[in-house]
Amino acid sequence: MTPKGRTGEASPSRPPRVRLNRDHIASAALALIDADGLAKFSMRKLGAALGVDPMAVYRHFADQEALFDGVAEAIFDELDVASLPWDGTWQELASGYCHRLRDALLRHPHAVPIFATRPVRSPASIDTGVSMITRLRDAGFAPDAALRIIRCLREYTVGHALSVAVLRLGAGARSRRPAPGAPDYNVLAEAADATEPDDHFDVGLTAMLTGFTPADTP
Amino acid sequence: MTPKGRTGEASPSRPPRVRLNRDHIASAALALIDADGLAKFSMRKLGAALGVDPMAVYRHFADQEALFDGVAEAIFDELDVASLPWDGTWQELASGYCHRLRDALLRHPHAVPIFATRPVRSPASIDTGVSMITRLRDAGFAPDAALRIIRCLREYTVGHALSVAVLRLGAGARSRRPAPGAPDYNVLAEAADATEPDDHFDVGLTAMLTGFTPADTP
DNA sequence: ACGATGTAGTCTACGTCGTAGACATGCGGT
DNA sequence: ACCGCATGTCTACGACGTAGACTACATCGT
Repeated sequence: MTPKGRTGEASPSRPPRVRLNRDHIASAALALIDADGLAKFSMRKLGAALGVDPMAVYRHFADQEALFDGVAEAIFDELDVASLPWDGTWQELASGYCHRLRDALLRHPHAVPIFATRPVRSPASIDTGVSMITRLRDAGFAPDAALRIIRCLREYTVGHALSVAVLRLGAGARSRRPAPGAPDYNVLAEAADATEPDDHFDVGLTAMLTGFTPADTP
Repeated sequence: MTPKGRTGEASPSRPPRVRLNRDHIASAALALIDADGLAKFSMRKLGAALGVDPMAVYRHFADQEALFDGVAEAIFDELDVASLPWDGTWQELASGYCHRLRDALLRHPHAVPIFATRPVRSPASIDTGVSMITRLRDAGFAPDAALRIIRCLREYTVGHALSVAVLRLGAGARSRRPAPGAPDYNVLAEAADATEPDDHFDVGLTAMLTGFTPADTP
């Protein structure tokens, strides 16, 4: 056996090998999670996908949790906040933001639990928060009222996306909905048959948005 | 070394040893998660806490995921749905339900991700759904509109509880909020200092509840 | 009374995981 | 030419979920 201190072991004189960096690693992790599911993700597989030793990732992220923080930020960066209707009414802006967030999350259903279980504190996320509060203040809301509204909307949107993602991924696994005519075919089952599991998002969103107006305007 | 086929190995003729059952195991798992956090939970520690071989649990739950389903049901069973104001207005009922759910979840902050990442299909949960839809139908909502409303409320409540639980558990870990006067002490930081991270729940809930009324009444 | 049968708990073992710590390598600044 | 540091590699360790074979016991039809 030759002394194996070489660069790689697949081919001699491995070509340039792009340097790793946080963004690159995070999006590779996200791609892997999208493809195989969160449960099958591992640092070792991530290393393999990057063509790199698994431990290399630890030069850029302290541990798996920190990597997942990066994955959440990568999802947030898909929002393209800049193109939101910043000049419309505050309701249009808020609605657009929530829809963007929901769409980004549902593009990565396996990763929604990652996003939902940590606060995202990237510059992009903070800047967005600042801009939204500023916009709401111009609409007449005090900053703390604005922050509360933003939190409500985010929590609803994330909760919705999480619920839908879980249902879509686990569909058939444990669902086993009763058939019409069965003894347990009750109003709930009947209503569920008449309703897509994700078509109520706008119902809740517009309810919240119209509900805010009277209660919190000065 | 003696042939080790004995019952246990701690004491000879071990006393009766209460039989395991699903509810008992699930609440032991929940207690362990409450005490040590979700990340430190393991089937081996659960076995130790029960005074039993780790593999014994597998006689009652197919795998860890199924056990977590049981943990989620155990949390739901804390709601005491029966004592909700079933005779009040539908808004009072819905508000009471959401508050009960939030309180139960925040009593087990480490377990909220478990609850939030699976549909709960226990009889208690289904019965509650049926009763709520029935009550909303009596209030004039069609069954599918009622189901949509219930889903919105649940998603908001679970999203809120998840967000609050995550913040409370990770407080100090990565928060590092800017101090007044610092260059990044912006409107967001200022508003955050003036707002508890969980005092907006009723704002969103009443906004949603008042917002539903006009849009979905026939 | 007694073997058959099923159920609950035990034990061992396997493959995988996250990651600590020591090491190798190559680039940038002087 | 040299050094120092950042980056990637390698090995190894303890913990994990759980498959599969086993044991002990309760129940029951005869």
